[in-house]
Amino acid sequence: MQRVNQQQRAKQQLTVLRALSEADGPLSAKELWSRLSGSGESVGLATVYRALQRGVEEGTLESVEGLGRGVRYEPKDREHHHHFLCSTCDHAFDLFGCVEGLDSLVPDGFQMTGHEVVLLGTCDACGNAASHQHQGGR
Amino acid sequence: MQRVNQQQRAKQQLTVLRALSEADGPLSAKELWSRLSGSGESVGLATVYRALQRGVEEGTLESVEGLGRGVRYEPKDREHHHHFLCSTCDHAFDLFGCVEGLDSLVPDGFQMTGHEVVLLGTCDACGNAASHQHQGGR
DNA sequence: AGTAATGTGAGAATTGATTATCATTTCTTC
DNA sequence: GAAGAAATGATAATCAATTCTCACATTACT
Repeated sequence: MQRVNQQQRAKQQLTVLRALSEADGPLSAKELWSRLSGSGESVGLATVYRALQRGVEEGTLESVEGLGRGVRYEPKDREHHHHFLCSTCDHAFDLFGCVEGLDSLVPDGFQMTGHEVVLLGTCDACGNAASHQHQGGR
Repeated sequence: MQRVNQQQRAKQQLTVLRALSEADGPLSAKELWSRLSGSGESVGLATVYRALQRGVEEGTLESVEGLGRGVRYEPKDREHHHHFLCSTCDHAFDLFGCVEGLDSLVPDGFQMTGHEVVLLGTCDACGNAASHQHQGGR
């Protein structure tokens, strides 16, 4: 009998968390579920939710609102960053770097504890797909 | 029963739109409804939705996503601006001005068509309320 | 192995936001 | 003032997201 108890406790949950940590941006429960299903992994949607919920409780994950509808999740250990939301495929991409001039926006008496910047537009893949479609560009 | 037909016509929708244009930030249907109800105006929630939907169709209103959950609306004629979302009262305030350095965030091949900046924190009123509560300020 | 504890998937149930329905009321036009 | 069109408000229906339930599988521990 070979031992497989590396940490086989929540096997499926680890699968979920790994997929999330490998993603190039925050994912919603359903996005995560679709990706896993699409890649042959059989994981129930409820399990995805359980993994996410638990990740947040344990402090390894963070929920991100403000990207379209619904809540997305990302590993909490990422450095400060922002997101690009593709209006075509609705995927959110991590962006590196930040902006300047935030402080001057804060009204008197308000306390700013954080900020979010979301760029909207078309991602590389969707942009290419669109141009092919319109002008048959090779 | 006595007649109370002061101005009960399509005025309800105008009442909704006026309340929205006088607000200091984008409001959700329910926020708008609460405000009106609280100020003695009797307006059904369905009517609020109808007024908002129509405003968007006619181009006078704009829906704003990305501020917490749910959709908020604001007059479309406002100049470019951003929002401050109070984590205590959950109200969104308009901010004037913008930030710099957005272009450098865009990855190669991506097309940016817009951006949103949301500051998070505590608004003036909630900040004061909290300090009073904690140390009986002033 | 034996047993308790935990994890899992499928689908039902719940929730909150939004839309549709419908009886009534109000507006507009004669 | 009457008739049809439009608006209104209460509430039912819908829809998507999320949570709950439960029978069964897997793991941990002895």
